[in-house]
Amino acid sequence: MGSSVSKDDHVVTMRDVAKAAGVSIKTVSNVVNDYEFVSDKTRAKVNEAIERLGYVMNVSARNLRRGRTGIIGLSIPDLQMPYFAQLSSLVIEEAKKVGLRVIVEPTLYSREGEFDALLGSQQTMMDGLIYSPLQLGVADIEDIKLEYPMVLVGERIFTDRFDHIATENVEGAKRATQYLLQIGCKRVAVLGTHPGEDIGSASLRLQGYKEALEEAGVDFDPRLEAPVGMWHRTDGVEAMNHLLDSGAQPDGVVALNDMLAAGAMHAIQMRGLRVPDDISVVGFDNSDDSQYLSPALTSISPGLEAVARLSVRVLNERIAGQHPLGNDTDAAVFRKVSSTLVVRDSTRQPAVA
Amino acid sequence: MGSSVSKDDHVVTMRDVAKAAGVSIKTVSNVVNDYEFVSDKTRAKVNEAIERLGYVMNVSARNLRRGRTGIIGLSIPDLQMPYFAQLSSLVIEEAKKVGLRVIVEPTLYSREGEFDALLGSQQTMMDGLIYSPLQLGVADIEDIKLEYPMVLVGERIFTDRFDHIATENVEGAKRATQYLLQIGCKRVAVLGTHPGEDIGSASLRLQGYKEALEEAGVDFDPRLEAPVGMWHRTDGVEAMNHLLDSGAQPDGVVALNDMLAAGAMHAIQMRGLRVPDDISVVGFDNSDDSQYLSPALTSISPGLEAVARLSVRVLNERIAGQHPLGNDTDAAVFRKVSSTLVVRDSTRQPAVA
DNA sequence: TTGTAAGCGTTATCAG
DNA sequence: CTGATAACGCTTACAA
Repeated sequence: MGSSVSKDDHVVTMRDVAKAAGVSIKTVSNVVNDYEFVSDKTRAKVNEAIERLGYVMNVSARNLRRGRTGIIGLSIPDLQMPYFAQLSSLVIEEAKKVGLRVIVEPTLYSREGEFDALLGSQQTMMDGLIYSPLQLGVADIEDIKLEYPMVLVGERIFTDRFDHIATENVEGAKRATQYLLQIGCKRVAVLGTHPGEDIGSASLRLQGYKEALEEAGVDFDPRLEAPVGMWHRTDGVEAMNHLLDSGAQPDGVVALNDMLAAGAMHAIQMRGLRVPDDISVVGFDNSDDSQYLSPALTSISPGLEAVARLSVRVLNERIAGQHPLGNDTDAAVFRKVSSTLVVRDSTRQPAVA
Repeated sequence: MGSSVSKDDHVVTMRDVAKAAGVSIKTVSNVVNDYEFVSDKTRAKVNEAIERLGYVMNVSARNLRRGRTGIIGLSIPDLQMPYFAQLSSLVIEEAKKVGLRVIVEPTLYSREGEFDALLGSQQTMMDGLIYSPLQLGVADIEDIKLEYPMVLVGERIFTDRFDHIATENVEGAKRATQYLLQIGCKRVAVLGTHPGEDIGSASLRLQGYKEALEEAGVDFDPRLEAPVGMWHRTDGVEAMNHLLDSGAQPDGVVALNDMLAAGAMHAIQMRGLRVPDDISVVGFDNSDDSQYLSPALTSISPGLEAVARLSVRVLNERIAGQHPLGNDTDAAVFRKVSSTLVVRDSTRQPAVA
């Protein structure tokens, strides 16, 4: 036989175990579910029977009875983007800790996919959903009716109808810019903007850059803004070359994500300039491989661990019918996870004071 | 209310719909399941009632009754590795096409995790498993008893007890090496070996390299073998620098994965040498970002699309109790997916003949 | 501490 | 083409 499905005549059920152990079904159930008040003797008897008969719980039956499945959904745009792969990995890990399994649903940049994840045929297959939309806006979900609790992740939608765990896009970029200013950069460029786009990470991060400049009393120089098409490495190369050719003379670069930063460093180095000696570079996302670049990339970490931990916790509490995060009200939770600057070798050391 | 769970007094069931539509429960079931022989009039009536009452199927009840859950597991070492993120993404996509959902289980490089994925408490929660182990060997699973069909993916374990979709590690590296030879490289280095490791991708790929050399009548020069610790970008930088310093004078490099290749290109370029003019570089895995490197990386594509498609198909056929891949026997399937060389800009153009 | 019995919401069987 | 009715395997009052 190719596969090894056990094709026994009869599937072993609790009833069989009960009979074999000479106890009632209820007792078997108690043992299986670690109910406290079972005598050791009985427990041993039952466990022996379970072992002997090769009994395994039928999860579907339990789910039907309990009205829960122990599964949550995680809807993200693209599992192949390092940012979302990491988020997924962390969410799965957190969920496991509280006995939940995760079905990951990549929506692949389509509105339809995002709606589907929300209202798809599996509404009763999941106890809840962690939702990170890219296409949908507030209007789309404002008066949607869901069968289960949902936690929003990201900064795409703001509403008080749902619990929401947000990241610090503005503050993160601001922090990066401030750091470059602080270590003595005079002409800090921002690389990777999406002109004309009013919502999304790019505009939020640009805003943070501008805020830092303003608070430092530095005028915004449009020549130091390098727009790109996508956020890939080549776009970073291209934009950085443009910046270098334009005579804008940057001595620091805030790249709006790590791939752009990698490309920027490449372009800089290809000209015989050095990172960080001639130009310091900061990335964003602190993706796994930022530490493996040459030089290792200083980057803003959005704190995905906390995002994963909080969103799973809130969702789990909603599923259990509790108020989230120990609140005393039922109101939707909004929480912003702090970003941190991870300093590596792509930025000069701070000037000694 | 923070979340929007519909807490109606009574969950709408098929019975309610049947009553509302003035038909029997079975008829509702027939409509919901797209049973062919239902009169249009009846179907319309039922659908109207479903809409009006806001009925949604209880998946757990269906699962219990049908004895299937419509969920398969995918066990991989690490969701954050591009290779596995891509595999997962593709498997999810393929599974969706045949009405299956996927629970991804990253085993995080531990034997325990890999056993867990196999025998975990959810044995009846999944209809089948796609399994890509890293730690376990044949001995570990040789006489394991599973509740469901399992399809192996990778080249870690070879057994005829389970269906197996393999990739071309040997052939892929051979193809890469042959290509470099063909375009005129005289001293082709292999970068990223793991000396002393007898099983796993590194040794298989090294083997392919050696086979190509041998068939071309080129002696293997140990000075052209660059071992590394890990398969990260920095390891590629380091190993390439070592190669360059050693006087081995490579004019072509087969990197054992794309990250190593990226690092190698970086090291080469930092010395003022050019890719591909001075040294041609081929990577392995054809990861998403190989096309975004500078220059865009020529790479071996392991054909993950086909791996995903085949493994889902075989698993699905097993679940349905059919012979896999249209075979006339029940024997375990073994299929090797062809790798292909994706030529980009990191290799010289073939010399004109 | 353990047993009894009534569902959970669907699907399948088999008549009508 | 449609309708009654019996499972599917488990949990959970309630009783003992």
